[in-house]
Amino acid sequence: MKLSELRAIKLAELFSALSDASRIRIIAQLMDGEMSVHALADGLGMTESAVSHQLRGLRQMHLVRPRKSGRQVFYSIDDDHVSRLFTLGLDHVQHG
Amino acid sequence: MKLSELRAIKLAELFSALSDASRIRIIAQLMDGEMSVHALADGLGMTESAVSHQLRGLRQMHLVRPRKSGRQVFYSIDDDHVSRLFTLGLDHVQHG
DNA sequence: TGAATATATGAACAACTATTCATATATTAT
DNA sequence: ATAATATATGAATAGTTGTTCATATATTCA
Repeated sequence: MKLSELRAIKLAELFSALSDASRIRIIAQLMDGEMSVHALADGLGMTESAVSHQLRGLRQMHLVRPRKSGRQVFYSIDDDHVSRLFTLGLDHVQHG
Repeated sequence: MKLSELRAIKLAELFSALSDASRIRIIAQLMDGEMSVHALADGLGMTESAVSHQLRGLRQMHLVRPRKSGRQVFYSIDDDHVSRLFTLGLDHVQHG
C-alpha cells in the first residue's frame, strides 16, 4: 500500500494518542458517557492536572470533545471511529 | 467501561506498537503481501538493522508474523484485526 | 469585589524510545 | 572449511513523553 510520509506521520500520531495506559483508561471511562475532568481524575486516581494534560492531546487528535457548562468541562468520545478503534484493539488484546 | 489496569496497559502497548511512522510504513508495505526484511528496508529507505529492530516489536505484539525461507525471513500482517485497525485509523485521519 | 472552585498551561525532570554502529548467528555457495 | 549474504541483537545516544509543581484563567457564589 502506498502511503505518503505525511500520512504515515498522521496515522502514527493518532495511534500515539492511544499509546498510554492513562489515556486508555480515560477513554474507557468516557465509553459510558461524558464526564467532567474532576470526575475523571477522581475515578482514575490521577491529579486533575495530569488528566487535563492528557485530555489536551486527546482533544488535539479529535478523540475526545469538550462541552463547557459553567466552570466544568465535560468530555466525551468524539466520534464513532474512536470507540471502534478502542473495541477493535480490545478484541485483539483479549483473543489475540 | 470497567477496564483493569493490566488490560489498559496491554491495550496501550498494542497502540504503542503502531505509534511510530516507520512502523506504520512497514505495516503499509505489508498490506500488499509478505516481504523480506531486505525488501522492506530497501522500499522504505531504512537500514536493515532499524527495520529488524522495529519488526521485533511488531512481532512481539502479534501484529506481524515471520516466515523463514532459507536465509531470508518474510514478514506478513499477522491477522485481520491488524489490517482493520490500520484502515480504521486511516479513515479517521483522512475524514476525521 | 473577593473567595472558592474547575480547568488549563508552562517548566522541569525522570523514564522511555528509535536509530546507529558493531557484532553475532544462521544459511547458502564455492 | 571459507566466504558471502540475510537477519538479529546489545550498547550507546539523542530525542521524546508523562507526571508533578506552581501558576494562570474562567466561572460561580457570597
